[in-house]
Amino acid sequence: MNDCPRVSIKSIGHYDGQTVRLSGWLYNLRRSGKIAFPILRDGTGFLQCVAVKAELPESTFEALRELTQESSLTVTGKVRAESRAPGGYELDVQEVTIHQRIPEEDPYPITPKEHGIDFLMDRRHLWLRSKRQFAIARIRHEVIRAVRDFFDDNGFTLVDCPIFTPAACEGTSTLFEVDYFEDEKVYLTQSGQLYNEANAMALGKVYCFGPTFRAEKSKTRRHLTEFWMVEPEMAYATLEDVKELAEGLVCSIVARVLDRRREELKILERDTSKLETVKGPFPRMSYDEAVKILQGKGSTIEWGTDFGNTDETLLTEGYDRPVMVDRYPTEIKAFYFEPDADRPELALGVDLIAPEGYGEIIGGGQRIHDLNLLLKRLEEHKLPREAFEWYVDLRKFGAVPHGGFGMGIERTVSWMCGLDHLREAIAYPRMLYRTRP
RNA sequence: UCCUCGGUAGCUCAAUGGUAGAGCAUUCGGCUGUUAACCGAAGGGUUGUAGGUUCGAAUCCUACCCGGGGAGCCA
Repeated sequence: MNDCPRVSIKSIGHYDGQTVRLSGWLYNLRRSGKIAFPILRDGTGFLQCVAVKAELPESTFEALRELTQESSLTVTGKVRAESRAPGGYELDVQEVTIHQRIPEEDPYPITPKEHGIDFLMDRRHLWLRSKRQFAIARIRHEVIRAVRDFFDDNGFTLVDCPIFTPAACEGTSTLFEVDYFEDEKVYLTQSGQLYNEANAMALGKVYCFGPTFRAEKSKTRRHLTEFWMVEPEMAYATLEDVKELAEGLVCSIVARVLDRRREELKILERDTSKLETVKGPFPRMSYDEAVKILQGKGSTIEWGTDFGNTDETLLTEGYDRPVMVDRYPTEIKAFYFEPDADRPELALGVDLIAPEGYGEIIGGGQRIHDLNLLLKRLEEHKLPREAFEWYVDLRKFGAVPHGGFGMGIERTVSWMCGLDHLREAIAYPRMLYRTRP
């Protein structure tokens, strides 16, 4: 029987009627005196097995019947189509090899019952085995694949940017200082954008994808201290090109997740009708218009300030897809934004705000390409010219209009999955008061 | 950093200032189609820590520790 095929739960449907081997962990066990229903998980799915006492050696049946949650085992048995099973198939057990049996004295702590968030977060390394976390991990993987495919298929070259950086992209207040390098203060990156601009001048269309660190004392369900961001940057591009790219990317991600991760969305009980409508063109509005709309809806926002979280939710209200807001006051944006030619007090930046209260998932725009303007901005923002010398070079040697954006992976995954907290969108979230495991 | 809520059995939670309890988990017994399986029984507690008020504190007061949510900031 050892020569029967070793299969994964995901592909079990191809082996109907055949005897196969399945290796995994005991997810749950229901049993009576003469029949037992062990549910196995193997990282590709969940499958209920059926062990009938009368059809098995006494020792095999008893070993299985007395098995504990999350013990590791290999089961040999016959695949059978079963209309009562959630996945359509079951496995009739013939042989069992137990690799490790978890003793009753020190059982697996995460039972199929309810647990509090503190308890689960302390056991994040085990919590990942749960069905819900399994589904989220697979959707995150699909989102990332969709992102890479989108850029790869549209002529972008991946050029990853450094994580140790000598200067801030947007001010030093939220940077993590690294005390190691001699002669120089070095920080953990909060964006690869500045390097991306250099890369775009070399390769035209580029993107980087990696971790980002923000030393913000944020303590909300929308913030992580360490998160992943994908950042495209294009040479010879305007604000309109950036908006079109952002829209195309988001549509492509949503379509891909709907196409390939139906099972996982179902596990999460995600209302997919709210994703089906996410198609271009997205509603577009200027910051001016957005402020008027918000004031009309009772927000206390005033022109010249940034949106709060409730403002973002209000803005997308009544829309079944993300909303793009552009042309923000220069005052509240980073130093590198190109000003609007007609109204220099506005920056050619754009934010993409996801519906259902998920807020800003993309922020970007057109960058300054004029040398003198950039020098002026560096001065206004009191940024050290020396650290930005190489960045200034880009405006000295063949400067062109260019732009791009950053998209937060965890916020996007949260939106796709319908999560109510960012911490579930990454395997090991790093937050203000949580750095373990 | 500020505001706010919370900490009781392994877990999730109850308990008017007056004998600390339930469900689940665990152990034992029963059950051949269970879907968070079910039924019966048993064991399981320094009520986050330190102090105070009181005849008496899980409960009221003070300080501290730990965590949840939110604000600002941002993806």
